[in-house]
Amino acid sequence: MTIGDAAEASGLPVKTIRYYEEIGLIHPGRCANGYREFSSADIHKLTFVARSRSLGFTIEECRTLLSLYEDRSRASADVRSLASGHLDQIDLKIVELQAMRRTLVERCRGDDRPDCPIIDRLAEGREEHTA
Amino acid sequence: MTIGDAAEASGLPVKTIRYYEEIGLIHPGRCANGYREFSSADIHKLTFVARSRSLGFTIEECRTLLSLYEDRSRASADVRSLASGHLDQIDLKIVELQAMRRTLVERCRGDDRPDCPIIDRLAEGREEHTA
DNA sequence: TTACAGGTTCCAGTAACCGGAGGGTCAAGC
DNA sequence: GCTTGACCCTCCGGTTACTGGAACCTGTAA
Repeated sequence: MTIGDAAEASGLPVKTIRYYEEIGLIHPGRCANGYREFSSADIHKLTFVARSRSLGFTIEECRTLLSLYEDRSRASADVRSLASGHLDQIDLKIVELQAMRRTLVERCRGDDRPDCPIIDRLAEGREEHTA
Repeated sequence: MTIGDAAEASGLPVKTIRYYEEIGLIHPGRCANGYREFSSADIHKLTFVARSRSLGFTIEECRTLLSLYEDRSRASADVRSLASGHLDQIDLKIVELQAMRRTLVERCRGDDRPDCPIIDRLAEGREEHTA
């Protein structure tokens, strides 16, 4: 896969992917012509990072998240406690998003109109957005 | 309230609050001595922005989210569709966090050890992190 | 072989802060 | 009344995580 394909697959801009290689987040191979060559593992990593970044994790956090993602042996207890900490962070973010959602919805509910699309949408699945 | 109090109340660094004033996100008053004066409404806005930023919304998104938060009249349909779009974005983020959570947990489950703390924690509330 | 999409590096700019210099303010203690 | 120390102010430069552009190479298609 070329970098363009990787960009489409991961949802990240080409520029960003090159930047991620530069800072050592990913290590795509190279073809004879100098083009970067992305494996499906690289794509998975990029997708994972894209998601993490859009959810407010820093690059350094992404780096450790990736190490968890990659590390299949998990020899040390450190790694596991790290993962646990990250899960706490993820759970907190979920709670905060739900709180934001409520805040916005309550603001919407503030007036008397019966035709608020947000309230309508809420009626479909009230706070039960658990996938 | 001074900026220090506002920082403590909102969880944002003092520097960041000054920056938010500079770019016009908030408009605290000024005391005779030149110190910024924060109302409880300002604190609420700051807390809201702090949360939004930590969840990956850009400053510009925060600006529109704040406008929703502030706008009690909501005269136009535009504002409501904007809110609806943001709710979609929030819901998507929740789904993505849940997917990340699963990814990490599955990686953890990859080996044969029975004593993984992440699995233990999951046992408490499997995927039911809906607040 | 010319056109053009897409790849490469390198360099400069932007967004969203963050730290520090240099200086004013205010309540507490001597 | 003066000092000390915590807190406030502005201004300026640096950092993180990209983003756009210039200048150039590569591969297919007409």
